Amino acid sequence: MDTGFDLREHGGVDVFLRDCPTRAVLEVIASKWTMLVLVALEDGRPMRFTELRRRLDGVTQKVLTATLRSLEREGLLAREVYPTVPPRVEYRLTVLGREVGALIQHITDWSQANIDTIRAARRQFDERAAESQDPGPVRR
Amino acid sequence: MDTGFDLREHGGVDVFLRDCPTRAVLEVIASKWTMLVLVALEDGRPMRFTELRRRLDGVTQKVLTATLRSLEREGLLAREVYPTVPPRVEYRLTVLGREVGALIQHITDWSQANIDTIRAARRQFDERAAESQDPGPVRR
DNA sequence: CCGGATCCTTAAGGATACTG
DNA sequence: CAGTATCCTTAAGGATCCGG
Repeated sequence: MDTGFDLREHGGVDVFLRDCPTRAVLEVIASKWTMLVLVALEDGRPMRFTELRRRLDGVTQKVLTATLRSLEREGLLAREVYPTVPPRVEYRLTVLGREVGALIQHITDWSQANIDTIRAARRQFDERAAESQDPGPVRR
Repeated sequence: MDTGFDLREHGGVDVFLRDCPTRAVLEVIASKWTMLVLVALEDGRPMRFTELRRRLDGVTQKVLTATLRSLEREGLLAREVYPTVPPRVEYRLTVLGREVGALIQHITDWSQANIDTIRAARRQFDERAAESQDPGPVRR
């Protein structure tokens, strides 16, 4: 099928190229809130808007709406509206969405497993940066 | 013991919480350029600054520098300077960095494998959005 | 070659108010 | 409940020039 690109790498598709459609996919996924939504829904259980909003600590309604729309556009998320009063809207990942969700969950799991090592690295980096700018009390 | 809660919520480590250190890790990783750097270096081969810059089509010098620094701070990237003339600087992932790099490569591989399905979803979404705003030939 | 330092643009994201 | 609509802040990112 014609993807609009005839590249030689990776079967005609290369995420490293600016105008490759996979780059656009990456730009959608490469977002803090997008990744959290995908992980939150990864188990297949549908969630309502407010439920998601509570789960994603710190997200605003505007940003959550935009995030959900972008995932819907890529075909990773399905939005179902129940015409009740009050309205009930459920979000669930598509098959494609659950695939990426699982991949992203590996990353969050990895973060949790290695958080202590990472925090130590941060401290070391910041200390070195601080001492290279401020030589401290020189006494030699 | 198993309380029925997700593992990620144990021990005060939960990426869904605003102030959890894992959230900060996610915010570093969840960036287009960060992910591309991790994939570019995932095979363990060190790369020079200009080589990376050429590979990441569209990145600017300033942004690449900042991206590399943030990865270095998290302990995912090692920077080695050879005091030659002209200067030679090599970047390579740490063991920790190669772990995440591999996880992220799964995502880019997935994007490449499913790009046609995703593009079809995009077209469908955009068409529906267009027709709901433009009701077509109106008879009034 | 590898950046540091500036200036500038703009788009993401937050706060708030309102509605079907 | 699940949004839409606005206004506003600010920080990411781009463009340029310069220097070790």
